[in-house]
Amino acid sequence: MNLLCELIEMVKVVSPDDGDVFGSLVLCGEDCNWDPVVFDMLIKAYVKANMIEQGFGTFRRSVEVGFVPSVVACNYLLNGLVKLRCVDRCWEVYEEMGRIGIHPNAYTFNMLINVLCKDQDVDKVNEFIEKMEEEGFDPDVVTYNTLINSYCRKGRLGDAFYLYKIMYRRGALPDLFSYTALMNGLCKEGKVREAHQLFHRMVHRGLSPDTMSYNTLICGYCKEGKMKESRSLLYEMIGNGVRPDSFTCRVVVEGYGKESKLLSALNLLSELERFEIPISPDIYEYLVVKLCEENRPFAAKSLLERISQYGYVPDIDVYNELLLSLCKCNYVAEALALKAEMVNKNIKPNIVTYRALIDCLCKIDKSMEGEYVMKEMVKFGVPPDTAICKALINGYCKEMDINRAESLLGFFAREFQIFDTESYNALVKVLSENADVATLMELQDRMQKELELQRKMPCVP
DNA sequence: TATTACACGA
Repeated sequence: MNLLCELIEMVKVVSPDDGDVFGSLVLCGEDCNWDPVVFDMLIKAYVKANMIEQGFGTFRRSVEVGFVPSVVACNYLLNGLVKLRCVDRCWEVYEEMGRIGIHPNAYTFNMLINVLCKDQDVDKVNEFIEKMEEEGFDPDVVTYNTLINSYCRKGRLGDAFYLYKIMYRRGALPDLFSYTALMNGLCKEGKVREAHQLFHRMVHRGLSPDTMSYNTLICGYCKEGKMKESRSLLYEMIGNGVRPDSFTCRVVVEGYGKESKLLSALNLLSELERFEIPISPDIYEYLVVKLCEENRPFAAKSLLERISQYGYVPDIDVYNELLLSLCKCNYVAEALALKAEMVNKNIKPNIVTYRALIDCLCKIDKSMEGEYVMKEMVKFGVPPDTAICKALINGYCKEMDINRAESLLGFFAREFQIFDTESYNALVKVLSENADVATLMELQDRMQKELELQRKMPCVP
């Protein structure tokens, strides 16, 4: 088996596109009489190497030369096809099995039932199962679990629990999968309490909950905003030696996030770190962004600095969130410093960065500084957009710097083909309130000429 | 030697 895997690896290296191991084996076989079982192994090896297409091809060609693959090889293949969602191919394999007399076993049926459950209605599945039972197949715990899961996903809890009861009678005792599926179904219906009761019953019956069953319940509590319960379950699981995974951490942190209890989330993460549970950078990033959204840019910044020590490198979007938050809270100096830091760290500020900065500067009557930033972005090859034009013109108008507003309007038109009616109207409005008609007419005249000049110019894409 | 499970809102 390992030898064959290596053989495939070799063929992949030598000729990745048309490494025809099967053909070579058949050719060699004429001289050295292979045990046909190598074809069986080849199918498995291909599936293991994630070369499902080749595995399927080998299956078909083996059958063509008269070899009958084992049911285990077929199951390997089916499993590979299911994972790639090649439903039609699954049924091709199944039909071929029937045609050449390979008897499907419980694994085969369970995988096929799973396929049916995923893309058919459950009643069709039951027809299939009845037919299988006539062929001597006895539904086992996996079959029941698959069905229970399918019912729960469709909100048919009554049917799911009916099967759960049947399981005892049929001697297929419910396992962790069964309970987790049922708890998940209950949680989806907003019945976390009942799910928790079921959890207790499960423990009482001697099953030890694993990460998945804890996660299901914790997730259910989080969805209902019951963070106290989530938290105590999290501690319970750690106490029982079940390690929280990235899903657990994320669900709880996001649960706190939804309740705007970011401090609790931060505290929890520190606790988890103390238990040496690895926290993925995504979770920290979520918190950083969330703190920004809740107008706590300094908390966000210090968190960012803390996790940077672990080697986390924020991307432009995270930086922008922080910068936007600083701007929104009117901490312009800090925002400008952050932009400088970005440049230092070789993270190029983009249009979003500049738009926020300019907008903020203009709003606090520092349009001149805004214009300075605008010039900088142009220098760095980031062209300004209409929003930036609006911000600057409105800013200058508010500061009654009509001349700069007008010349800037011309600049945007000339250099960047930005003709913003709103900005123009703002200028006209402030002028009409503060100047005589003649001045106004002169402005309109000049702008008109500017426009005509633009139209005559060749279009620059 | 194999089969079934937890959430994001695309």
